[in-house]
Formats: sequence, structure tokens, C-alpha cells
Amino acid sequence: MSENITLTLPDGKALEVPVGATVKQAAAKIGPRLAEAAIAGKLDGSFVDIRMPLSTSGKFEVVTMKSPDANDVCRHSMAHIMAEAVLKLFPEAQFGIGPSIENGFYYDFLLSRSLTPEDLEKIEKEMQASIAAKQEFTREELDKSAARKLFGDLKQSFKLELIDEIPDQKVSVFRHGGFVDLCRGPHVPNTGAVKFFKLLTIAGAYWRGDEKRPMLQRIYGTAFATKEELDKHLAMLEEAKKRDHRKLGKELDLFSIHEEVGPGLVFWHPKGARIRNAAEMFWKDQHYKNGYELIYTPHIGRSWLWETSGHLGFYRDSMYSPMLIDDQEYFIKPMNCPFHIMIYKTQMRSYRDLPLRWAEMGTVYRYEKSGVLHGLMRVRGFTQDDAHIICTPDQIEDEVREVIRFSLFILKSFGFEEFKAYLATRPEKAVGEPARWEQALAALKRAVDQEGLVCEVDEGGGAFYGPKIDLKIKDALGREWQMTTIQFDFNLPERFDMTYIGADGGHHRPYMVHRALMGSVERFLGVLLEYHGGNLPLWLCPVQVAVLPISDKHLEYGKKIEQALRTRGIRTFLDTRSDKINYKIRSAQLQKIPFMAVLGDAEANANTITIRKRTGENLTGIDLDAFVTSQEWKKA
RNA sequence: GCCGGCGUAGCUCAGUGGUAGAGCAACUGAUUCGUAAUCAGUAGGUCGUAGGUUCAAAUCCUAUCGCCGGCUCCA
Repeated sequence: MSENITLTLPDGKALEVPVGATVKQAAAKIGPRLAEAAIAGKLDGSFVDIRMPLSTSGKFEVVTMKSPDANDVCRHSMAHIMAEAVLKLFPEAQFGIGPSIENGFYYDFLLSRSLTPEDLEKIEKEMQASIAAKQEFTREELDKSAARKLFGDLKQSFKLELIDEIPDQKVSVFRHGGFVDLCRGPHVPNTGAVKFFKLLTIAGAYWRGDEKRPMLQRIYGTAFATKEELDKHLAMLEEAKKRDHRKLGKELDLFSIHEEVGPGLVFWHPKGARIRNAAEMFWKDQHYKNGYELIYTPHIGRSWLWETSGHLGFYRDSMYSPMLIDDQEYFIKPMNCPFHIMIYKTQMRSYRDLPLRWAEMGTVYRYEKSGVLHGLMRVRGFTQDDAHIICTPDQIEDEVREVIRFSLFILKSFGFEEFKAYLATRPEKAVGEPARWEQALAALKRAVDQEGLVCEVDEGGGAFYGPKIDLKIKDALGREWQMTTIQFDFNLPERFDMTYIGADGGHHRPYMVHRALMGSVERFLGVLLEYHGGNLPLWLCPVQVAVLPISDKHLEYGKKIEQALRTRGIRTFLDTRSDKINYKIRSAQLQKIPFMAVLGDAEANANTITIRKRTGENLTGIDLDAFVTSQEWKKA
């Protein structure tokens, strides 16, 4: 019996092939060169191995090294090649999983000893040998029982566990060299098809991501279909290192963290404080302009507050131990919301008062596990640019849309350009009726759509008390950073019995939204530093103009210029050292100061300044006032 | 919290059992200079901390604190 299936090619043409034809055979029907170049196929958007018999019609595509999907296939094959190398060096190795990931791949192993960087070199060598040998990848379909026997004989207990979880009766395995792996595929034709890789790091990883299960050793690598892409990626990793906010924080004297004081507690030095203050002033000003009121609340509160809010029930583990004051337990705040609610409850509120938008730069303290602390990005004491919007149910959608708009405005003001929204839905454990969740989610979704944001849904990722939208920014290196979070709260209004009097004269439950636009000010500034590589926009720079006299002769004139700038509200630094101008320029340049005023005889005589921008560009002999009102100044 | 690595001068780092080193920064002096490092000198460290092994420890062992890379977590 020779039935045919119809493959619809990307150009719309239909290709008839017999049932059971492989991707390779289908490609051969299009052209022999294509068959030769094929590394995988795609049927209705899913990868299929080139050796796999096709049995259903659908949209079909041949993946070659030039396809956008090539990297994905290569990386997966590379993970197998790495596993083969590890097997050679560690015959007793137990294999976990080894997927392709963004920019690379990894594989998890259980080994008799810890890996060292030297091991990585050895493994790389073995991999190169395997690639040079151009070993065929072969695909085989086995009954589960046969697969169990195969991996049982190899003493691969992790694989046995994986087999048990596969619902199908048949599983596929791929072999190359002496290595065999349970795997869906697809794989490149032979190990010679992939060449451009580098092993990067060794890390610990729990089996199946479960902290109760064994810790395996994970090797991360990167791989690309072409050398150019690999080199570009490696260069990007270098660049990311240079932009590390912890490095910049030290070099630019912005902040520090002290072992003697405690990990995750940030000290802002004068220059860092200048940046933070500029950001906060802007933030406050914009909040008043956008219909918010600013409030201040305490840092600690009695246990009553945290019992009522539910924090002690849900998050006690990440709250600091109570302190006893007059025999009463007080806790340092991990969130600001209960305090804001206390203000709400000081009065009877009318529907005419709503919406209320109350904002606070509220510093909170949370116990974060020691292993997760990271520079400014993850700390134990941080300031949220928090606000709570308390409104009626029919105001909620407009309010959310307005928050998103406001957030994008604020983020764009700091230079961020690319945004993505993540919509988090109801988790398993949650409060609030499902109907209200649905309603809130729909409102969030419509608001995101109206702002034209790309949105991804994070199923079950919401907080227990309500759904949320997170806005992330994408930086020049393609990394994503979480900034804004907008969260519905079905919990607190209930727990604190918040009410307002409606038009009908009855008591009603208000809706409440938590939102932080920057998220944590500390992390925000960390991201900002990395995003701009330390070259902050002018309005945030701790020093905007470095005044550099050519020699001590010009010090007097330098002082005059410095003062003139300062009285115009410009942040300056006068370099009084008796070094050469080259040295002063280099030093200002390393401090990433946007403008340098270079002053010598020419300038002093003509009562002008010469500006050197941090880009290296010069504006010779210009008037000071003309400069600070110029486009050059405003654009920086 | 878990796995692995690391911790030497303000910073970046060298020093694998025999009484602590470099460059930069700092300080002093000289130099007064036109677009990314002028020269010379001075000072600075109980080698994260606490135990232990040894005639002898920055170096080896144990514990502890912190940092780095991941994992887990992130209201």
C-alpha cells in the first residue's frame, strides 16, 4: 500500500511524498543540494529529525545551516557531543538532561568527583576529536520496555525516570560514537556538521530543578552555526563583563556593600547618591504631575499589622525576626502596603474620593537566601518606588492603563527603549473568586494591548492575592530586566475590611492595585548603569562638566568657570592637580563625565570655553551660556 | 539554603612550606605642559577570621564569614 501525504512548502507549493518518507527523502525530492544541506525538518512548526519517517500532511520546511532554527539544532547536537566526551573521560557518569538553550546548551551529569576548569579543556579536546571524526547520528525507535532495558543496562537511572514519564509507547534514542541518549531529536546528520562552540562554566543544578533531589554538575557551553555568530556572542559576553554594575560602581565610586555591616545592604556614596537623587526627584515631580499624592510611613510595625495583612502567615520565612519594644513584637517592614491601608482607614471614604493614588519611596527589608544576593540587583534592604491605587471596580481598567502609560513614560525618560509585558495568571494557591481573577486578567490584558506592548502569558505566575503585569526592558546585549510590576490585590482590602460608601449609600469593597515602576530603586540603578555602560544621560550624571585647566596658570580662570557652571545648577568638578592635560582628560574620560571644559590661554583671553565631549568630539572656543543652552547640552 | 570556585596594600593582580611583591591610586618634591597616563621619592598588608598540623604556614587541614558562577527562591 503506497499512500501519499502532502507537504506544503514555505513557498506554498505542495509536495507529495509517500507515507514513511523521511525528511531527507522529502528534501531530496526538492533538490539534491537541499538534501545534502538538510540538518532537520519542521512539520507544522515542530522539529522533526531528518531520519524520521513522516506520516502526516502539513506545513513543511527543511532546516539547513542557513536557517534561523539551525542554532537550535546545532546546540542540541553539541550537548550530545559534550556528553559523549564526558562519558569517555568519566565512564561512570550518569546523565541528566542536556537541552539547547538561548545562545548555547548545557548537560547535567552525576560524577564521582567535582569538575575543574582543566576538565573543561579536556572535554573540549574530546569534542573536537568527535567533530573531526564526523560520526553519524543515528535514530532508533524503541518500545519503552526495550528502552528501559537499554538504559537499565547502562545504569542510567535518570534516563529510566524520564522514560517513565513519557506517555507514548515508543521512544526514540540517538546514537553517535559510543554514546546513546534518550532524545526526541532532531540532530544534525553527523558530528562534523557543528564546529563552532566553547564550553563556558561549571555549575551545580538540582536534578529536575528540585532542591530536595541530588545536585548534579552542569556544564554550560555556547555554540553557533557560524564562526561569526560565535565570535560575536563571545565578544558580547566580554562587553557584559565590562558593563557589570558592580565593577562600574567601584570604578565610578557610586556605592559599596560591607561584609562588616551585612551582605545585601547598600551604601550610596556621594556620586551614587547624586544619581539616585536625580532619579528620585524626577520621579516625585512626575508623580505629583500624574495625579498621585506622596506619603511617608514608618519602617516597623506591630505584629497585629502583619498578622492582619497575612504576611506573617505567608512570608514569615523572608521577614526578619521581631524586636521587642515594651513587651510588644514589632517587625521591620517587608512591604509598604499595610501602612498605606492604615492611612486609608483613618476616614470614611466616599466613591467620590476614588481613585486614590498614594506613592512612597518605601525602604523595605526582606531576608533573601545568601546564595541569591547579587550587587544591587538582589539585596536585603531596598527601596520600592511603591504606590497603591484604591478605586472602584469600574475605574480599575482605566487606572491600569494609565499606570502602564505612566510607567512607559518614566522608563523611556531614563533611556530605555524596548519593552515586553508578562501577564501572570492565577496560581494553584490563591485567594479571591476565580470570576474576579478572570475579570482582572481581562482588564490587564486589554490595557497591555491598548499600549501596543508585546505580551507573554506566565501561566500560574501570579501572586496568591492577585494577577499581575510585569514590564521588562531589553538591553543592548539582549538581556531582559524586570522593572515595573502592577499587581491586583484581592486579599488586603478584604483582610483590612476596607470600604467606601457608594452612590447607593451602602458600603462597598474597593479594588486595590500595587505598582512599582522602577521596582526596586537599587536594582533599577544597577540596570541603568549596565544599560548605559556607565555613560549615563546628562541629567543623571554625578559630574556633568569636568573643568580642566591646561596648567596651574589657568587655575584662576578654571575656578571662575566652575563657579559660573555651579550657579547655573550644573554639577562640576575642577581638576586642580598639576598634571598634564592628557592626564586630566584621561581621568575625566574614565569617570565617564559627559563634558570636559578645557581651559588654556586661548579660552582665558577670549572668555570662552573649549568643550571636549566624552565621545571625543571638540567644540572649540565657545561661550559658556551659549553652550549650556545649546542642543549639544540638551541632547546629552 | 544547595553545588563548585575564590578571598594577599584603596584598586587590579603575582607569590603552592623557609621571616610579604608589582602596577595604578595616595602622599612629598620637581615639572607648568593644548585633547586618553611627566619624572623622582615616601608611605601603605598580623595574606578574610578562628583554630589545628609543622622547627617553620599567605601556601597544608578544619570551622566560620564574605564574594563569584549556577541551582532553588524572589510576596
